[in-house]
Amino acid sequence: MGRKPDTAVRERILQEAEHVIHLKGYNSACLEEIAKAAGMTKANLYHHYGSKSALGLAVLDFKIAEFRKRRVEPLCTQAEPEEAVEQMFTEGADFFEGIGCKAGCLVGNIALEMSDSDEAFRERVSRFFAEWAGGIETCLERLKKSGYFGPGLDSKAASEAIVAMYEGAIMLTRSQRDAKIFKRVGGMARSMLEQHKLKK
Amino acid sequence: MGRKPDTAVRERILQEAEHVIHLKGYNSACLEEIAKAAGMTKANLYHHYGSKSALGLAVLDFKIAEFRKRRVEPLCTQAEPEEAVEQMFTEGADFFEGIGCKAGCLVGNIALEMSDSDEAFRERVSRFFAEWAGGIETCLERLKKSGYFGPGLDSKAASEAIVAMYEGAIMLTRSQRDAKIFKRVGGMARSMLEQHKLKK
DNA sequence: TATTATTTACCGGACGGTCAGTCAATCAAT
DNA sequence: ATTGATTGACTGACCGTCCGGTAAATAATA
Repeated sequence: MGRKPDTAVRERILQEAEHVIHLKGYNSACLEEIAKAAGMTKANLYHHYGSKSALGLAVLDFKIAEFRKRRVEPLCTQAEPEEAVEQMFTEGADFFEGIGCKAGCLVGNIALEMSDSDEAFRERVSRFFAEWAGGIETCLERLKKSGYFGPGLDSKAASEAIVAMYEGAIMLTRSQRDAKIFKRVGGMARSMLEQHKLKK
Repeated sequence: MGRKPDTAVRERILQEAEHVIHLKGYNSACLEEIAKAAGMTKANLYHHYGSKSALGLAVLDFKIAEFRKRRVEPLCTQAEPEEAVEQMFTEGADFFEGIGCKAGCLVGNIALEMSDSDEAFRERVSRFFAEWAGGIETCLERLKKSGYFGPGLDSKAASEAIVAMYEGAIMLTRSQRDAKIFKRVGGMARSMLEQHKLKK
């Protein structure tokens, strides 16, 4: 009995919310604008998501799930990780160049903006990075056991360093408006792994 | 005749502003709180700094000058850069651990918060990172010419990567509330340099 | 089939709080 | 006397949140 919830509308809201929050940050993103972008009023948006933070957390959950499928899971089947890592940076560089080195990484932005003030946001961001680094780590560990990498490679530290380089490079690229920085850091990430490659 | 401008008061304002902005971010930092922390009213704060952005930019300028003296210039006299780099991370890790892995890097926070929306802020942040990476780069370049490092080392890319690792590690450390991450990334930065060290 | 109940979608408007910025007035130093 | 220091009161804008009410879709009932 009753009317069926309209999931299509919620998806549209989520997409527009992601877009606005990505561009303006969470605190500066106002519900009025998100609602307008989704073709509705603020009051209606409130009907679908009970609060601003509920919407923000939903966006984060969506991003985590999406990132897991598109970036983390494919890592487990990758043969040459240095190639994969540099490709990750190359793709990132092209993307940032395409949008004028702006906006950056939505999760990274929220990490610095919300981690200290809101525990629920921090927990999501933490999971995001943990999954990302964890995916790289299991990939490196697997290739260590298969003899591709030497035993000197600290998989955990290396995976964290790669994620840190990625996010840090975004920061530099954005503030200096130069995507070449991103590429150079990507090259260093690659050579950091090549260092531990065993000769045949 | 006339009264002398009180520079001591301006310094106190600057320090308190830095503290509040560091903890809350620029946008969420309110002038009322900064004024109260400096022991005065908001209206008086306006007498000394004509606007919020003027105060924010003054804080950034102060941080840049301070950082140049305490971090960048000493690099030029450092003998063993891998030690210096790892020490940089170790000191950072201890600092973040001491304050509960919160707040992070003021300039990095502002970089993500303001780079897209305010050109004056972006320009300051850009200079800060450029000076930091530049200081590391000239140090590496000098040691390359002296035969300490091999010719395979890309000084520019390496210095940018170190800064990126530092800022990215802060992001991970904050969101996961674990200073050990910071130390591990620091170790990777060190080994990244050691890779290019020439044997005696 | 027609009616009714129930649930969701959507809207205009208002409330309450926050905050940057202003101004006239007073106090203090030179 | 002139200039800077400091204040309280005030304004205007913005924004999250909430409320009253309407329209539409769906399922049960008669």
